[in-house]
Amino acid sequence: MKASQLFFPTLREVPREAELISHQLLLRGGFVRSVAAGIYSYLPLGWRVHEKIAQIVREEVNAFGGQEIHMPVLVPKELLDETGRSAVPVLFGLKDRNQREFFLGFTHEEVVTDIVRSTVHSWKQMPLYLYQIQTKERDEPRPRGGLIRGREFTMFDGYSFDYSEEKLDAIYKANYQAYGNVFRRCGLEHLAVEADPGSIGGSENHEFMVLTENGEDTVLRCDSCTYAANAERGEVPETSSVEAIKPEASESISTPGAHTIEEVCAFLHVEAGHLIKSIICTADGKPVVALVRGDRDLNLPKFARVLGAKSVELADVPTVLRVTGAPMGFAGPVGLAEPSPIYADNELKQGGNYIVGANQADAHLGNVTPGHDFQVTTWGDIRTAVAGDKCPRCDEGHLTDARGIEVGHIFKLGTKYSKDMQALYQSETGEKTPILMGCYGLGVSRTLASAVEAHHDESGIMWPITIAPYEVGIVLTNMKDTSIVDAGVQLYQELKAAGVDALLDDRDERTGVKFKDMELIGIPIQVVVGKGLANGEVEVSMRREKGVRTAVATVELVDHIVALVKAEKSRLM
RNA sequence: CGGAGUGUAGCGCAGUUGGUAGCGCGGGUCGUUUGGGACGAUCAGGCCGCAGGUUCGAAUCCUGUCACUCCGACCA
Repeated sequence: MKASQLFFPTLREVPREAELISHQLLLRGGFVRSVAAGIYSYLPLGWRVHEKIAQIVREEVNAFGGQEIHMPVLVPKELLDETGRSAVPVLFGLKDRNQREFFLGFTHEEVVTDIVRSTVHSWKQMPLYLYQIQTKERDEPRPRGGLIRGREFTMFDGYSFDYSEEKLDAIYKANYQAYGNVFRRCGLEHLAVEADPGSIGGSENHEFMVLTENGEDTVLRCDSCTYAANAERGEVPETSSVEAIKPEASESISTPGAHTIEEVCAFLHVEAGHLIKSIICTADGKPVVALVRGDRDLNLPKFARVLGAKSVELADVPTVLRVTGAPMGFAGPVGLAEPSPIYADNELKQGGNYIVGANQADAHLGNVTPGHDFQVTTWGDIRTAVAGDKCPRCDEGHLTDARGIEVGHIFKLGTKYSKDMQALYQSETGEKTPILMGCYGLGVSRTLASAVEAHHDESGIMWPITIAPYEVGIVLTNMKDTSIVDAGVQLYQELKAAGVDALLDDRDERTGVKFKDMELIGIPIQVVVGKGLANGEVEVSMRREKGVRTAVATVELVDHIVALVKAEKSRLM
């Protein structure tokens, strides 16, 4: 491609709307343009990267038997009614001219299961793995970070169909491997972690996280064994040695105006760990009280599992006022105005003589010990795990944390969808049995943005060569010097003929502009055709080794570049 | 949905006590330049997000509304 013909409107300044570095650089480099919140158009460079990532996913999934299909964006409501998912809040809905209801596809379990139930009738037709790479639509409560969380985005979604747990396990593992290969080939440091399955359900699931400095998720890893989990899912093991504390008589403490943990700590000059945080929640509509140590966070999904509740949320203000009989900020387990079940985090079994809210304005209670001053309805693991916690899987390890971006999520669904939708097959013994399913999602657009988050410097993007829009950029330093132009065009054509993805910057711009643009758009290998030509040489440099330039004889350039491209790619195998 | 912020030229921004809008970059044309976002000349470009209101007069004050961003809730 010649840069003079390429549509890549680069920006010198950072658009006001972009906060995240990937968002800034993708806009500045002319990869994408925003249309509305969380909705983007891809320009030529962005789409090339997108398609390179998509192609890598295809290759890896095809390798273990995946078959590509393409399902519609419009999904009739009745299909989602079969599994009850027509009530999912992130759905975009619409009606056709006859008032028939449709939703915009947000994931396609129902659609693919509908295909399979009408076509797969025998165990002999399985295993089957179908996938698509398609635009997904979700009315996210808060789109953010450019391509990181959009309302419209591209997802690879794969679905497996099997007749035995062993087969399901095998394809799940194959997919797990394939995803690892995809991210490795995309040059992304990644980690598969145990995660919350959300409402999609199923028995086993893993998230694939790309590790970046400012990812939106926290992942925890054991420093001793292979345990890794999303912090929101991380288990906290119960400490075996329970330290005996002699409960002292509780006492009222005046804490005027101290609503928050920080304010109470500052006022009383104590550490947050001496406090118990009392959080009023609503579980399936009924008020419950959750207790965690003052320096911990309540984890709502974990709390919901302990409760066995469908939905748990923080109670609204009127409920808090009613349950505690006090203004916000003074809730405690002792003396509730409206007695409610009290769920305490296991950690509170240790220690005692805590400070809690007094359920009265401007007052706390000191020396409060669970079991002594109030009764706990149920103990459980309800706090969010943090770095430093003991590993739940091995004895010696402790957890360390890192930030990551969720780029893939795979689930063993089991028969959840096949039962609801009557997707049955006949087994070897002739029995009608629900198909065992798995589903496998990979965010293509999010992977693209994550790659920028992971690979950039102050000058711009540093694409891994496997997903770069072009592998090599040729800069012609003077468009009026016909020897430079002729030599550059010839090298460009030879490189193309040798199968190298090359971009020739033949624009009538100053050389500085061309260098800046090449760096901004992140072309991995740069060839400068200029002064050295008099000696029969051009200069070659790598984007990731800024400032290092090597003189290469023009006659050797094609071989040199072909070898470089090959070497760069092999780094990512 | 709660909290905070921002909407002025294609982009980034300024605009004083209310007096009808400017700077830089970018764009067109001409010339000089050509190895790190050139220089000079010249031209074009605005419903000051939108709708009301106050006022002789509103980018500026008030009310409402929409959009975008960030924090949180939420996130298949």
